[in-house]
Amino acid sequence: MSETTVSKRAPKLLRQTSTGRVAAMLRDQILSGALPEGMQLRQEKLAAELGVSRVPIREALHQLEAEGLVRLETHKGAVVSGLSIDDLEEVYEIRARLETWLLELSMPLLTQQDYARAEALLATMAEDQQDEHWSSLNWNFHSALYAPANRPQTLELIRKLYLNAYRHFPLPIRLTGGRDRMHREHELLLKLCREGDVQRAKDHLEQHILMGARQLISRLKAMRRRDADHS
Amino acid sequence: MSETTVSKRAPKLLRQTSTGRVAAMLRDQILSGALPEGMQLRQEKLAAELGVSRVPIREALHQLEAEGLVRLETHKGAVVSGLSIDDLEEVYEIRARLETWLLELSMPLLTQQDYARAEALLATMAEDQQDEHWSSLNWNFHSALYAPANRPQTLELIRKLYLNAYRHFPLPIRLTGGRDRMHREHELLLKLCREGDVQRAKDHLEQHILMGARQLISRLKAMRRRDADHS
DNA sequence: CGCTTGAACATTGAATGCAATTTTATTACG
DNA sequence: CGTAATAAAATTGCATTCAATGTTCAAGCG
Repeated sequence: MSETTVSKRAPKLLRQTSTGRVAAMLRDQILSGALPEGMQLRQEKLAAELGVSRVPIREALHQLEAEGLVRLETHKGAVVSGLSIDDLEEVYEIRARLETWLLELSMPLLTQQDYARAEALLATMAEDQQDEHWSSLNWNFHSALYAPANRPQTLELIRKLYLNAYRHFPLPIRLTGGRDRMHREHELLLKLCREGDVQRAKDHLEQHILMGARQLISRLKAMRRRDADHS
Repeated sequence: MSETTVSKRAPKLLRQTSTGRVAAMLRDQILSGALPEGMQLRQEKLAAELGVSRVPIREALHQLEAEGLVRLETHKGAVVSGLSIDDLEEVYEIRARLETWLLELSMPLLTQQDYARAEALLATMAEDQQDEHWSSLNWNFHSALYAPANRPQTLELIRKLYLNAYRHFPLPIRLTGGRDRMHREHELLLKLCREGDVQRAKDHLEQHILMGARQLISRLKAMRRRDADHS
């Protein structure tokens, strides 16, 4: 046997490629806001930081471009993409359409376990003061209510819209002032689901999404104005 | 007038990269059905055919993977992805939700020019016996009705869903028997829009999409069964 | 002083080469 | 004859290298 055993550390499920790792890494950084919109992504710099050559970097960037997270301009490089205010509003409108639809489908199918899970998530969100995981907990709560609808593609589509829109709101304004309101709205939504009032539940969810978006966007506008003035 | 093409994107007269050419080429081939679902895409073969090295091929494949047109498995290669029957049905359901929404938004804003354009498209579809361009004409007709809603992201999303679903229906069954029915439904839709009956127009559009899907899918099922038996 | 020019530099785009992995072919054995 | 073991071939993943393009900046000219 060829004795090439160079102390290969437990390979396990290390079936991941460099390109995949790089893509996942960059995706996380962008969606978390660590790489702000407009930031230039230099291939060589990334390659050095991540310890790979430029080839997997480029492959990952092409993936992210198709996902809409970066813009690639020929011979100029990659830039973290941004969404205009109009784009953001439209994303929330799409969410409102699709989420109310999923809720309508899933409401008759919700079990006590689903409700228990949703309530547990609400409790966790209320307790956690760090705001760190609020975004993902919030998504988990919403998706828990839609899961019985059994529309995996729709759910995945909404998830991407949610994450991609959310990153544009810097942490300071994501929850400011809205935390209690959000909690009350979530509880009301759950109550309406339990009561089986489909129409009111849908209307409430639509308002929850659209009004939340409007609030966030108005704060974002104010912040951008302030930034523009300051500079 | 606004009788130009629907492409609102920037004129892509910029330097085109090999990767971009390859991606566009493969995308066309896949969406047109020339590369059938399940087909293996060999990097070296594609590179030879297109006269480039494997690098741009790989970058293009990563783009197409993010677009959902191919599946990439580590060290095994790329295959043209397929949609299950359930997936197809779900795609049409999403279309029904979003298209009825856009129609509701745009109906009050439709002008005589919009109607004229839609009717011209219908006429072209009726005349053209080749079925060659029917798919894109059909899309142009639908999108013409939604354009005034001014929801570019939604429109683009629907377009992708439409094209990506349509390719799974082989040419022989795309129109069989349904051509006249489609034409009548399109004319009725236009009539309802002109009359300003939002609710009936939305309901009709929803039925148009969902029933069309059901018809196509049942034919597809039959065909797959027959194929399975034959082999 | 402002503007153009162009050359050095920086960055991206693509080809080549090689290692890692999978697939196919071949052989050994029951 | 069928099946497991194994070598050979094919294929992918990635690093390196070279080519093409964009950017910067200083010198030359009005």
